[in-house]
Amino acid sequence: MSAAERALDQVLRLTLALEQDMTSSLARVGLTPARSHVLWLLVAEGPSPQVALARALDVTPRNVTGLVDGLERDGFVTREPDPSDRRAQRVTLTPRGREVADGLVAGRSTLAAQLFAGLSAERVESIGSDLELLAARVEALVAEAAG
Amino acid sequence: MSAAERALDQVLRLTLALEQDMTSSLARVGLTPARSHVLWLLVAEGPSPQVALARALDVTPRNVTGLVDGLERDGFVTREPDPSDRRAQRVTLTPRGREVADGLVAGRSTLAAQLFAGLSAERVESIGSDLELLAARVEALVAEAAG
DNA sequence: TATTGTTATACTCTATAACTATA
DNA sequence: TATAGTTATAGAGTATAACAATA
Repeated sequence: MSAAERALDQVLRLTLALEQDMTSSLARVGLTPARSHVLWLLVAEGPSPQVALARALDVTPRNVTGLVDGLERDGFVTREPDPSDRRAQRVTLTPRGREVADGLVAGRSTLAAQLFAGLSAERVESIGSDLELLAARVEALVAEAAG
Repeated sequence: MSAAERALDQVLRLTLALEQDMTSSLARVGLTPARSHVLWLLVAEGPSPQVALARALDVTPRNVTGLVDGLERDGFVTREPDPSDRRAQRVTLTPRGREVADGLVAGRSTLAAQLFAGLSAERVESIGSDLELLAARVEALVAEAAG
């Protein structure tokens, strides 16, 4: 097995472990990855019509209906009428939803600190650059395959 | 945002792009990620009882029934009686299943080459070591959360 | 008794298609 | 006519629980 293949194996190992870590962390606060993405967007963008969420998530509007149904049932968001368009529903964080969403933001910081603890600033920068290169290359492959 | 947070963002960007790349590559040969894991195991281990697949995939036996149903319907595997245990079904690659599975192995090599093209052997080794460190740290977090 | 795999049931994420209400 | 969101339907992945056949 080549060095490149060994390195790719470590990338895949990292992605698998990260997915497990995030999924279990989210489950502890009653969220799934897909629903957490919605909360993440609502923190960044404020109350949003579902069609905007669908575009940002690159998912069908029907899918957003389901995600918001679940978040609403569990008390994280409400659907408010849009004052400027009576067709639209503005998805809005409840106080509890905002609390949990703020926790997601804090959790990301904590994870970053744990992941890079004890490494020099230069080393962290260097690793970040390498990861950026790899990410850009994979994104190019995805774009090529799609286009 | 700290350097560690920027680096974590690149990790997440990489994982997202990789997932998209692999999912679309697999779809082109009629596979999903979960089903491809089964083929991957069958190439490595040879014909296997479903319970062995369930353990290796860390998934319930019921789930394997569904995955093998799909693979069987699409002609990638067959269920053969186990000569040594009449309760068990030995999941076995068909010739076409083996062909596709060999393609998965080759595809991994190709992806590794594309990802690290133009980088010196030392650089690839260094990136691999960094990734190994990060993967080990995330795995430790997962184990801690589970235990 | 324990193990292998299945049927029954359910939940989440995802998609397409047809439809309503509004723009 | 076009857009926002829904109902209807479907498929994939996952789970638990109850059960049959076999060890």
